[in-house]
Amino acid sequence: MFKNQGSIVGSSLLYRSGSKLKPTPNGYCHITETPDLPVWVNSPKNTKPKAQEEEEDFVLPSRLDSLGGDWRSRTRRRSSFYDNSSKLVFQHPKIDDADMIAEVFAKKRGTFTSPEDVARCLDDEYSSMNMNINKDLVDKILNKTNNDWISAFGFFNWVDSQTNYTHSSDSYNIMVDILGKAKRFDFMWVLVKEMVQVRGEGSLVSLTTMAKVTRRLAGAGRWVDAIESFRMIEEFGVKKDTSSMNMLLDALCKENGVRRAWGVFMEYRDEITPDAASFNILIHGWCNAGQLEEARSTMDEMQRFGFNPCVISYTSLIEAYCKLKDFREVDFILDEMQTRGCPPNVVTYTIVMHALGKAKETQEAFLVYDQMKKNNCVPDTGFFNSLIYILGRAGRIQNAHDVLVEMKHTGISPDATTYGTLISLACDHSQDETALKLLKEMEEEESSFPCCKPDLKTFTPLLKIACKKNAVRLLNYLLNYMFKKDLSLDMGTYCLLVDEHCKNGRVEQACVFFEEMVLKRQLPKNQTYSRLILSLERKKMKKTKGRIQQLMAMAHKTTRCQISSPKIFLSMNE
DNA sequence: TGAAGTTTAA
Repeated sequence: MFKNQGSIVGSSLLYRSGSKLKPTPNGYCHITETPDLPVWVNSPKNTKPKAQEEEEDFVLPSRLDSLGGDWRSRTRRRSSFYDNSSKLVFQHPKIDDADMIAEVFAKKRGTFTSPEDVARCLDDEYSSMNMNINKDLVDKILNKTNNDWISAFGFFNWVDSQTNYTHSSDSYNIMVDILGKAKRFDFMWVLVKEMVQVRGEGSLVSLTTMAKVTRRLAGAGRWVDAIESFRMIEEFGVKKDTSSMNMLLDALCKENGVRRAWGVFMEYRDEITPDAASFNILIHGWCNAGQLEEARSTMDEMQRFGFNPCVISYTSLIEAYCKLKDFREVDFILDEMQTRGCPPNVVTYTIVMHALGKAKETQEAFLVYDQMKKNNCVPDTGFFNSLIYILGRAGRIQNAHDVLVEMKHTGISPDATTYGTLISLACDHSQDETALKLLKEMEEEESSFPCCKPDLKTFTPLLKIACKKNAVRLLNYLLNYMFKKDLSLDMGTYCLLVDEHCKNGRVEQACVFFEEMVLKRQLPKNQTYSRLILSLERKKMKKTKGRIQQLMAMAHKTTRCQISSPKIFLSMNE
């Protein structure tokens, strides 16, 4: 089926050469572990009673070690990087240093218990690595490990301990965000404080830093702490003005805290002058929460303050009515916009067309396109992405592909979403080869359209189809490819892998991904956990079930929210 | 993710 999978990125070396991994069309894939080289071994089908006995002896390996194996084998072949006959995917020699670090991580993956552990390990390996540490390398490694805070923070601290190197504010910001995402607010604050005091120079903390801090706090439901960070923002060297207030309002609104945002706004409105953006943020917040009356009264308030509601304000309102499928009201507002002299723009049209398409009013949706053309509004990438999506939903696959061709013709660059939409469409129709061809095309387009770099979402439908069809080689290929592309698996992707494997009765693989997820300090979704436990019970795999329960308990312990308030943190250190 | 839109997982 996947005959040409090896040529997708021009390299069959993404497979572990000489690997014992084989596709298991319908048998169980059994996994055992040897000290250095974990291998996947097929267990024969139709030997269920015996297989169940073996299952009880099942040892959970750290699966990405097999990727590590791949890396090692590639590194051993480094001389062939410069060999014309080689089709290796590395085009930039710069990548090599990052490879070495990645190799160290791959070798040890899952055994790091703390950032100190990581630093110690890097110390041991450093003399043999002989590499040049620079900002690009640091940022690359941080992005590669952005879902694995222990590796990221260990590496970050280790680099900092090297002589003659000081982290840039960009690297600090990336690290702050990684810790915030992992809800390690204790370490996050340590880092922010360090940024304020770093080597006696001016504070490295910028509005960008505080935006990440605030957004992560609000995202963890710590709205009070997010607000408190703003109250104290000047202690970090950031001005308390309209733009920092807007940053806070936006963070609160986007993380289900509109009411709190409104409270902040009311509290500060005499001290900090709001601008049109402040009002639009709040209007959008109300609209998203479905509080349309509040949205309307905020628009009135905006007017009283001397700002006319603009395209953005109206578009937020339109989006809310689209969600309610109240297209009469949408039309009414569209007319109102024309009469008030702020005609809808491409974003407005995209929202309306998309909503109609989703509501299966396909013909109406295409009429929006006509109306837009009539009003001399020029379509952009986002608009076409939406058009591709609704064409796909209407079953007009060829038309959807035609749009991509049309985009390239008219000079509107496709991006990762364009391809992602088409890939997921192909996967929905079991057109695996088309999906893989599109992935290959993305790779080729990346030089001319940098926005075509595949992201995690690009891979989601592909991973899903690989799991569904039990195409183990394809799955491994995709995971290797993602690893190479610096995409680190996040909670959602791990849960997808666990869920799909459970659904298809391959509990062992599900366990492998589950364990790796926990080792990378990601808290599995409850739904995923329950499904896995249920599957294990059905297969009477008592011992493994016990291990999974232990892992879940561990996950809860290690991902607990830590000190999130700046006030508490600062006072603890005085 | 920094004022609005577009792909994905049940």
